[in-house]
Amino acid sequence: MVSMVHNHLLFIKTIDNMPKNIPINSKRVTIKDLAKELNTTTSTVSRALHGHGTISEGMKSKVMELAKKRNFSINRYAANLRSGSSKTIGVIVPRINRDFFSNCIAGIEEVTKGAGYSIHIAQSHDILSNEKEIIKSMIESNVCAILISIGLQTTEKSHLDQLSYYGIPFVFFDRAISESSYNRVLIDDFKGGYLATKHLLDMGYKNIAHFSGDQNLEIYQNRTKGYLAALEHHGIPFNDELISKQCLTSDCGEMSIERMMNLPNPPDALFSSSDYSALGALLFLKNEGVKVPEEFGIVGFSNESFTSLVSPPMTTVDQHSIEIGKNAAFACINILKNTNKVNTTSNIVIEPSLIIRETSNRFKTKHNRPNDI
Amino acid sequence: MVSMVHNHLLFIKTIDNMPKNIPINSKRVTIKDLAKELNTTTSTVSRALHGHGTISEGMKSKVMELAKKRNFSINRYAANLRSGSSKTIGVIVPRINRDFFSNCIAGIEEVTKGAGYSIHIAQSHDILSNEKEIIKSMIESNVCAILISIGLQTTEKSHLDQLSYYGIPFVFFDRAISESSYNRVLIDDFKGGYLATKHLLDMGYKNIAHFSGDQNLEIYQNRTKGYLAALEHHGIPFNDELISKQCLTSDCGEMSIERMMNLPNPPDALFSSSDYSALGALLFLKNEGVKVPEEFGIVGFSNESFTSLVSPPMTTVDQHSIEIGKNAAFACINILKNTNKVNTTSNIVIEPSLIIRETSNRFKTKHNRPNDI
DNA sequence: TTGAAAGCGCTAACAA
DNA sequence: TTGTTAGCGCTTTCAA
Repeated sequence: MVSMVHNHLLFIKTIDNMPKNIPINSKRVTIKDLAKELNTTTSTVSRALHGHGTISEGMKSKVMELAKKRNFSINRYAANLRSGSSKTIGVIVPRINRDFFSNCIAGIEEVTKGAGYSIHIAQSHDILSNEKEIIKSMIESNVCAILISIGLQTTEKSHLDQLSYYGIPFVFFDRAISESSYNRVLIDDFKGGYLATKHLLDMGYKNIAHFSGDQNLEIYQNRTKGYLAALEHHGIPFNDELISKQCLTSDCGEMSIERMMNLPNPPDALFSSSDYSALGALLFLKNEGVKVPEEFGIVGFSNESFTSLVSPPMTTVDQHSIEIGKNAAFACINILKNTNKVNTTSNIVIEPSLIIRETSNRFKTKHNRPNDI
Repeated sequence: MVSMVHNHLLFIKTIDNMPKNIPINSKRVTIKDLAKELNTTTSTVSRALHGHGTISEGMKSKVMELAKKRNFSINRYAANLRSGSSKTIGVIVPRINRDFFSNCIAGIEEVTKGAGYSIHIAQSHDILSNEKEIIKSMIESNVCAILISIGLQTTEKSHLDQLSYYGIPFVFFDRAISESSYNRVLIDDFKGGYLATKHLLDMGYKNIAHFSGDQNLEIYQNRTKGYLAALEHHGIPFNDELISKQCLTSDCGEMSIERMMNLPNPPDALFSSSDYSALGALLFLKNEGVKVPEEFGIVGFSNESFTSLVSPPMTTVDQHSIEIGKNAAFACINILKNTNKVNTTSNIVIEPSLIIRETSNRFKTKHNRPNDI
């Protein structure tokens, strides 16, 4: 009988009872076992398994063969304890189900794999206490380095200082602490915000609203700065009523745009620092019968895959997420290679691209093609 | 100078050079250090840190205080090597960026955390060799158990047999090997397929096409069986030309529906085992001017978040992903608790729910509300 | 090229 | 309640 979650959604249909998963080997084969069987020593077996040091071809193949035959599996804990290195890099993101972050991870995986490191993925769910726990656990597990995109709540950095204390290098990607003395791989968020806003102005929209995220995160600050700069370059004064600075979700997007549309002088366009809140606005406007892009232009940020699927397809800023991940991993591996040598800090900035789709293209100009799934 | 990825998408804007991340402590504090400083032994310190065994309150607080002061961090490798247990559960999914899987993981996280286990997340990208490598690495890292949703290519199970060999229990969730002798947490895919198809028939659609996935995966087989059963119950013969069995992507969905619409007797509805291929069909039909749901009904499968965002919002089958994750984790922890006791196999089946949105609702009946982001 | 020996940091049985 | 002792499985220095 298994324990079950009681829930109206659930229905336990069948519960079989039969013996299963009985350990066939209660004790794992160790290099000591292999050594004994081959009348040699553990050091020789260890050398043979790694091809390290000096080892005769004959002994090597004998060991390899027996290891296979006995289904030997190395004990990483023992190896890492002894060698002092885990060959593991920790990766921390707010959430794994955002296309942006999962693409970063894909890039990281590719590079770290090539360099012989494995990764440990963890998500903070944007909760600071989770982030702290994850870092604590990663220190305990002796990760060689950490790649991190911080959570929305991360205003203090004591847990990151811990990493420095333990000599564990870390590289921020995308969401970073605002200090260039850290290793960071960012996109040029200012430029992203500028391009997006300028594009709306070029399309003839006049009164451009803006959603952004918590301004203690540099990325949102910079997207907002880009927005303001574009307005300024066009000689348009900004209107505080048209800015919503804690608006990253679909729900918030709906509410914010509803409020703004009821202003005496409502906006005719929106640049949002988040695809999700841009989507909320789009859904609200469609529901109200406001025509997008004819009467209202929208540009989001991140190129989440749904942006190409909604109707009309949404203009957005692509962050080259895979490249961000690759660069962060490269920077990290470089640091690991150069430990004890000259320490350098890398601040890599990647250029964003505006992907023009239909929500902003009121003249139906042909632009670059939307991305498909 | 840091290494960089050369790519036309990239632009390395700034590269600072300044010393950073110099290890402050080249040597970590161990329990031995703490013991020496307190004039006691490592065993006492160990006991104090865990609250295990017998320890005086005075000694305990003295140890805790010093540990904090010296910024002590336990070495998990040493602890696990000695104790023989990692208190870690491996989680393997095809891809982390599917809402379905990330929700499963959220459910798993919740339950395992409560039980004192941490998880290691890995994605196979639906590639068998990756899956094998991940399992190998997890065996080496001595995970206590594995929760796995197998990849599309996983037709043989030698790597899973390895787990049994090493006595590592594993639980399948959603995508499983078709043998009830394994621990599995599934949804009733047959019922999901049946409900979806019956709903389309109830809505008056007559000629229902079907997309599914590789039939060596039981889940797709069963969704297809549900589809066929619903047709049969309505006395409708199935038409092989209206079934596409390797159709899980948006691209494939577009191509398949295009082919079918050119048949002498084209379909007027679609039940797809994948939201993605359903989406491809929807995009194609909209583009062709076919009215959904008036002229063509569509039901997808999985309740991916984009299904509520597309226009019109898509009817789909929800799999209660969080519940699946929770149940899989519960089953797993139960097995771990009962090691050496009676071994039971759990086959838990969760009921799917049809979420009726607009792509199938040609009479504009009020149904349950679509999910929001 | 191989072996001997030490020990990574911790836990846990046993003794005091 | 605390200390003694052994050793988890591996790597690595040094010696042969």
